Amino acid sequence: MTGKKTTSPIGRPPLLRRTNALTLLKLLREAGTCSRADLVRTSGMSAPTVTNVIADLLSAELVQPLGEGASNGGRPPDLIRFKAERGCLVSVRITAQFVSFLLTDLCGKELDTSEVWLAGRKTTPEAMCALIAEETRRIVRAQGLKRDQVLALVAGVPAITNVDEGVVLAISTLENWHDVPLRSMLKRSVGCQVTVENDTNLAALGERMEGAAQGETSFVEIDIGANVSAGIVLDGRLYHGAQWSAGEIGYLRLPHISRRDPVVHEFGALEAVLSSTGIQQSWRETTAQLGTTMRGAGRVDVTAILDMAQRGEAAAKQVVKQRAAIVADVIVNLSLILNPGLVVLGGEVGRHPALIGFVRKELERSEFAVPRIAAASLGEAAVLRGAIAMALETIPSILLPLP
Amino acid sequence: MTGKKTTSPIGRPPLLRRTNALTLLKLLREAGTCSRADLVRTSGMSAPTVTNVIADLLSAELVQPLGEGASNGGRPPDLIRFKAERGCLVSVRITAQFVSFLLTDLCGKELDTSEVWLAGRKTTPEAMCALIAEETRRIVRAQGLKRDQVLALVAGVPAITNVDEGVVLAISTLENWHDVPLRSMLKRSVGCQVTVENDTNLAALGERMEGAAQGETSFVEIDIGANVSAGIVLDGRLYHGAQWSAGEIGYLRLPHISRRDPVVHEFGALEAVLSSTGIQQSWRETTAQLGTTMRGAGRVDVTAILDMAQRGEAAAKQVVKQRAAIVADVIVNLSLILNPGLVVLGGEVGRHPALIGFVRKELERSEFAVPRIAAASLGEAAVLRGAIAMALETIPSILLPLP
DNA sequence: GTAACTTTTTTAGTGTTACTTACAAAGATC
DNA sequence: GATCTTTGTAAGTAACACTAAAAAAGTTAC
Repeated sequence: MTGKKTTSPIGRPPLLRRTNALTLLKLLREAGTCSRADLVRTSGMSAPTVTNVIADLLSAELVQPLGEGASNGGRPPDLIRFKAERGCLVSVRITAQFVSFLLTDLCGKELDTSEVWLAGRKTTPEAMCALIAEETRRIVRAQGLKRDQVLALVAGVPAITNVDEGVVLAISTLENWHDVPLRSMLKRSVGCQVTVENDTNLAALGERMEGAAQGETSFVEIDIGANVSAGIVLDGRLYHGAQWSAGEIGYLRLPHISRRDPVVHEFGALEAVLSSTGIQQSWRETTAQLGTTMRGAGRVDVTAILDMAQRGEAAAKQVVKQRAAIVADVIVNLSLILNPGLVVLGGEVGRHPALIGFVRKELERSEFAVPRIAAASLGEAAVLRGAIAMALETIPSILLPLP
Repeated sequence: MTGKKTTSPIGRPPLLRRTNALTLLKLLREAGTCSRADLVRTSGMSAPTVTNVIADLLSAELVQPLGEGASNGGRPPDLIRFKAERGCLVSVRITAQFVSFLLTDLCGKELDTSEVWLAGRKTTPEAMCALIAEETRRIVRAQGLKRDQVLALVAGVPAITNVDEGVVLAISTLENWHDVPLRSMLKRSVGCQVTVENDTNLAALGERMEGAAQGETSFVEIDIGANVSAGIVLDGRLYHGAQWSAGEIGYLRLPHISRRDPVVHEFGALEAVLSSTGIQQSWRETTAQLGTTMRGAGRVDVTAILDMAQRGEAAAKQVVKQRAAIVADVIVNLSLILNPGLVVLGGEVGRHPALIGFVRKELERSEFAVPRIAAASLGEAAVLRGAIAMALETIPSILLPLP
């Protein structure tokens, strides 16, 4: 179910070259600019091997010669670098309101971004696919890149996704999005390797690459916004579960969550309470009780409610504190099961300092070890950045295919 | 924290030989007995390569020639097999009451078992270590094996364990068992490679190898007996968490579990209710209310209570049903977070048909997808078998070390 | 200003490995 | 008994990495 490769690897001589090329390419990307001698030192390979492998990479245009560098007391080094502009990567984030794009070079450096709003457009899978293909072509051409230079596209969707097959289970807020074979559809349209992933999973990868979870090997990102879901990274890799629905925590059974009163039937009980709409509704009820004279009673922006709680306003504080207690229960249960090193709180609600403050306070009362808590630091960009992080992992195998 | 190898692999020619030897050894162990020609067909390597690699394995005494087989219409094949008797594996299960042993050949076939009861003995780490070393030597010698033929020892302990360092955190029911460097102690005593693991984790591996979880890549074993804990296998590998405490589910926060009333302070609230002692206590209270005339009121054997529930006796049924509802909540939460393909219920309480029956019934009411539920099928043998399963995974790298 | 030293890179030769092709061994089939 | 089939080995070639040595191109010392 999780795409195990059952083919036992068979060792032929070219495998060595590929292994070593992969190693050197990785070192080159980490180092930025360096000489062959540097690679000899860091890789542990012999000098002739490094020269030979680099010669291969040069003829494949994966590496660019930069000329002489400054001498270190002897012959000056011949500097080289990974040719990040040889190709590009595209990440796409699909939501019910808009589709956003990020174009980067092969080092993950941003080249362009773009956003297309869906209001008034058709949102069937076919229409969205055409939209994505068209916009991708546009931003690629705008950078002076050719179509075949797009090496990978990674798309994030707010849905359970079979990543192996590239099939999106369901997006209820879009037309006809049930069991959509998005990967094969996009592959046909854009012509490069395509990966489709759950958006929260990608957000977690984004936070690991350049956000709040750098260097973590096992952590969980809990996104609380319009929906509630978790992205799980274990021992360095995304974990999906047997049927791709790991992290769908909206239905967790916790103390103080009423199972008898499913306000919104499509949502889990937990989701109904924690999500933006749940908080807004709770706020309306509270303010209605207190009378409409109350400041901000008419507003329904969640961030505004959280801001008020942060400033210490009693009614908002109470609403947020209730949520924090539940989030703390979620974190405790997640920790007991998974023992992550870190929990990242993301999403409109999750990353707000007011919520995180109360959650931390709630967890202090816990008797046993509790993970560190951090606010997601990439905000809306997390999904697109995470998609690029995923694409960066796949490009070595695209750039250096088995012979 | 989880023992990542950061050294980038460097491809030298001997690596090819090792890779191919590993592949052939694996195929040989799966096939039992076969010819070189069979290996050529299944491995994809050329015939000369197979001959050469097998020649290496023959001179290393890892493979045994069996002479000619029956002809298939041409020259008769030269049969060979993996030499399972070249060495042996030892697994050890440490509990507060006894230490049990299992000796197997390199295919995991049982050669001998043994059990040492601890009543009246010293149970300090040093004493236990000496006991294990002595008993290991005894059963190894009894089989006519030499000490250096013991290739690996795997020990299961009822405690949180740092597997990388081989350190046991704490066993409260044994003297002085706090931060015990058991692996290095045992390694010094028995002289072979040693692994120390949590017992529930090993039980899960046992069930995967030859029990209820065969073929599963992501599943959870929940053990309910004297304690409550889970062993987690994700994408084919044991998952330990960032601080080695994944699966310590005894403190889960669930509905209907009172946090205000920790009956036994050393246990989590959940553990206090679900464990054998929790059920026994609840049974005593129930029967006390009903009067002592009741059949079985004096007995405190958990299995007897579960048996009564199975037979439909009302009081026992009620006690068990309460537990089943809680177990169902645990399974639901585990499933939402991890989406395992299977949940194996083990332990004295967990594997009992009465409990499992009620749990299944409870889960039927759940709105969404729920994993398959199975009873652990290996019983008390699970830990020792799982330890052997783990040892079997490590022996290729012992048998064929890098040059 | 030249000789000696350093650092970097390349060349030449050797050893390991697996592959293809050809061949030998040994029984089955006709 | 001649031919086919299957199995296993031998010889030669190609890919690869390694060591040793040399070449390239500077810096440092006197």
